[in-house]
Amino acid sequence: MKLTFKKSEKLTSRIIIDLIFAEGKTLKKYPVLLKYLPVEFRDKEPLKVVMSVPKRRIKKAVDRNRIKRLMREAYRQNRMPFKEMLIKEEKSLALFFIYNGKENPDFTAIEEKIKLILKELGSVISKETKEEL
RNA sequence: UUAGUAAACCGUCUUGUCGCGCAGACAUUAAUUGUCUUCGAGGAAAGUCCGGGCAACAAAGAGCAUCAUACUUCCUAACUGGAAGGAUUCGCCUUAGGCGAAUACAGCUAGUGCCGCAGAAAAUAUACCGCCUCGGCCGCAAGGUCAGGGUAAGGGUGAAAAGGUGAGCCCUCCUUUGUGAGGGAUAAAGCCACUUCGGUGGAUGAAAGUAAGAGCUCACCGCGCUCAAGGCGACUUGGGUGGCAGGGUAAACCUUAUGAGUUGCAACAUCAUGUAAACCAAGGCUUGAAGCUUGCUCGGCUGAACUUGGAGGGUAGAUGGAUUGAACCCCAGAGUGAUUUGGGGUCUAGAUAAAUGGCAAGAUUUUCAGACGCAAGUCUGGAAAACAGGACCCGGCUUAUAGGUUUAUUAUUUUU
RNA sequence: GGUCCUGUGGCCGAGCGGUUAGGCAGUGGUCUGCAAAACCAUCUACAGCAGUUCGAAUCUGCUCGGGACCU
Repeated sequence: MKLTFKKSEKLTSRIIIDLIFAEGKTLKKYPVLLKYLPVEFRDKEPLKVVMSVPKRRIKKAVDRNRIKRLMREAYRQNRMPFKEMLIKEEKSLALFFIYNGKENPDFTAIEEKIKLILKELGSVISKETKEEL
């Protein structure tokens, strides 16, 4: 499987984003915060994602754009194991990453946190499926 | 050569690999997907401070209100923009000119308001103290007190005290040439007379003062008005006149002139979805309910497809708008210049929860440490590379910005 | 993206161009056996930079914060 990152893997529906904020669950690994929610997508994509940096925390547009790009890159390189697991368990998820720090980070730090979060989320999901069974 | 100032321009680069966005070609699929190729952030993309394009409002028309602008001419699609010029102020050089900088630069002589504190007085100079004088009273006198009149010489203040400067008795004598002596002239008040009650005349008198000074008079400058010459014009130069009335403040109200219809691409159009211009109740039919039209009025428009209440449902996403344009580059011409005319060439981001990134290697510049070297410098290792990210599009303005290049100019050093 | 509003001590909040009110809080005192309350005193401000004006929190321009509305 290739490490491409097409538009179909991005979450663009405003309705689902509102749903995540209303009903989603939260995982924190400072400075990254993840909100997620199990959702059925029309195009059968198992995983859709949003990257967000609040204007309140990071003032400059250049820095916001850069942090989003770094987060996207880290997610692109490290999501595959998690995605394969989801396909195996026949689930679909909507993810919403929020950068909650005030500093301008470098790539390795972001990558580490994203890896950690994906791993933890994976264990949580597999636990839930076992309980359902 | 070095440093300063001003203006203009540039504003890290290369390769590999994994990825991203628009478009095109080819292949492929039920939908789709894959491969390749071209292109892919800025000088400010920012602030949203001006202006315009564009769009909607069944009119956008008039008046008022509101807002904006304000030396002149020109440029421009337009402008709180730019160019050239004028005036004022400041600085420098040196001299009656030159150079440079700054200027929200219409009108307080249309009206109204304000000018705290201090000060006698802050805009009609209403005389507070002082000075002079006349009268009454007290007192032996010196003087005191009360009331009236004159006088702008003096008065701490204040940002500012009424445009600025100068002049404002005469003769004789002395010589210590003055705040001297003598003589003459002169104001107001008071006194007497007359009176049309506004004043007029007369006598007395000689204090202060005729140094300085002044709000009084005169002259000049300045201001105003006006004429002539030059200039498209702002204005400049020169002459005449006689009003001296006119302190500051309009980024105080305001006046004058000019301009602005309002709202903004989340405008707006099309498609899709939706029984939804549907259902129930009340009001309301051309002698006109009600609504729309920019803040108001007039005017205009719609004309039962309307208004109010009830009950209830759906959409909330795709396309256009959207990138070929007052576009950019080169050459030639016009113009002092902003700019413009002609010719040739180029196509140069179009995303939509929003594309430029990650990793690796190298180069360039700066800087730090160490080594070598007399020095210029060389080598090794580390760090840093500004301000900052399109969101309908353009023209400006403003603000942020490491470093570099060019030109002009000023000073300095060296050589000739 | 667009259209607007706003900024005064630690907090709230007045302010007509002329010395920045007032309340709460803080600090020190009086009072009390000790506190509280009360009373007295005191500390700390006009977001920043320019301009207009004799004089600016106030008027004007620019910059920097904070907030609201429009889908």
